[in-house]
Amino acid sequence: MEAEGLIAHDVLAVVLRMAPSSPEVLLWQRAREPHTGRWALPGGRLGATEDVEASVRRHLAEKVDLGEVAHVEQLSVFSDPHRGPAPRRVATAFLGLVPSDADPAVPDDTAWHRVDALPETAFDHGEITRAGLERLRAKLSYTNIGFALAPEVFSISELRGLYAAALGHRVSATNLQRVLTRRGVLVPTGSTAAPGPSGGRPAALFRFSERHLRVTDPFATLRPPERDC
Amino acid sequence: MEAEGLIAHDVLAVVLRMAPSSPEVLLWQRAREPHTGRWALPGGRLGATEDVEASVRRHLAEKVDLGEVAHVEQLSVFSDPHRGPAPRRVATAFLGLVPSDADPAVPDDTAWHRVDALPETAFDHGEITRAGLERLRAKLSYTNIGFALAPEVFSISELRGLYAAALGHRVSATNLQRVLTRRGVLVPTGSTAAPGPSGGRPAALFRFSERHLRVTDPFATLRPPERDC
DNA sequence: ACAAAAGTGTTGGAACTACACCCATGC
DNA sequence: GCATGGGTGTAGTTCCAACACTTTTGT
Repeated sequence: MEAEGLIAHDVLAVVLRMAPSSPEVLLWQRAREPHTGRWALPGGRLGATEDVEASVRRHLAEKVDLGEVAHVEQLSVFSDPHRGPAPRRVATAFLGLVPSDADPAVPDDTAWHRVDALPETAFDHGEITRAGLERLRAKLSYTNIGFALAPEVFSISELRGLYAAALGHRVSATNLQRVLTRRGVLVPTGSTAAPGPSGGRPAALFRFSERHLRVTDPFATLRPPERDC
Repeated sequence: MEAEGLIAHDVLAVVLRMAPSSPEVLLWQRAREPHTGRWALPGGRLGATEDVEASVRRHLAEKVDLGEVAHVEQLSVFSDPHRGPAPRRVATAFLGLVPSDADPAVPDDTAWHRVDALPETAFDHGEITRAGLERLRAKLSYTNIGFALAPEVFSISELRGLYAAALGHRVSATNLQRVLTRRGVLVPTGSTAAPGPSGGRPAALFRFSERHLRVTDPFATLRPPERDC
């Protein structure tokens, strides 16, 4: 019999990377019961001496080089009593983002899977993955979170592809460039990329002005008066 | 000795209400160790047959009439191993909002406290309260979350006061009205309020068009093309 | 020259801020 | 009338989407 009211607490990471046509999520294949053979999110038990963010970073480090993870944020708690077989488990899920040019080494049991064609997932990990993608989509609209999807330096076409993969619809390169530069999110590097084999004008290269999350679309009426920053 | 890796899981509610000059939070005064006499957020143990949202509503119902709580959303997990005395506890915090005209009956040990002058709080509950206010401020900018702060029917001046209390700075009534009506968030009721004792034109009364959270300020470049909704 | 890829100019419209002005009431 | 609180008109600005057009490359 378990101690009353004490619950196993897990942390989970939805690690997303934008492939040309779809977001991909990092999953590993379970070798043991329950749900043997199904694909699960990286994660594990919350340790006695760490908070949830430290814990998720520790568990993630077993699957992927943390240096490749450009952004981590808390997503949500999943606590349905029937989210998995007994004994009960509560999980704090995180969203992690890996730039599209990173291809970190992963263990044999671990692989990237297209989010639009997930394999059979363990527990509620499919639902958690979709929640992570939803969060990313929302934040692309009003923050500079794209920095965590893009290489250090990139062309507007590349960036357009990343936004399109995340959002699931076409994005105008022209307007993406103008909006993001107007807001100071993007800055030109001055250099250009070599054209492809079929020619074309060389693309100007940009970088994100900041590599930390920032809200870029505040509701101006509600900004403090007087002093601009 | 405790079962290894099993942790007590609490839920907590930051319940905010806008008073004329400051946000207020609902706190109760602890009668037992630890932290006897300090003020704590409503909440308690996660039960065996409920998820965290059901749990926080159950605990909250002991302090306040749930019918008065217009909006509840998950805030964040607080899990620092040293956030309180042993044994360790992890808490999922929620943000709850009560309209300014509601004055629900509360138990003797429970009272509203100005957030800008919190009493000595138990554990990390002061920090959690401030996180809740931060979330509210951010969401006022790009959602219709004001519905949960305002009475069913209100004048623009009243609404301006609620926004100003939440944000901590002056808000223009003129522009607040125009932006919110343009976005379809506010609709006029057609009736007016009686003027105060010193006269003045009677204020037109409005209501929120929806009483559920909705994002009102999407980044248009990133909207799906073709079909408008 | 031509195709391909990238970037710029431009136009019409919508959204926003600030400020002046007008309206309806109590005294 | 006058003070008070509330609402509207409007000008100037910025922001934005769409689309045509130009630039720079490879073949």
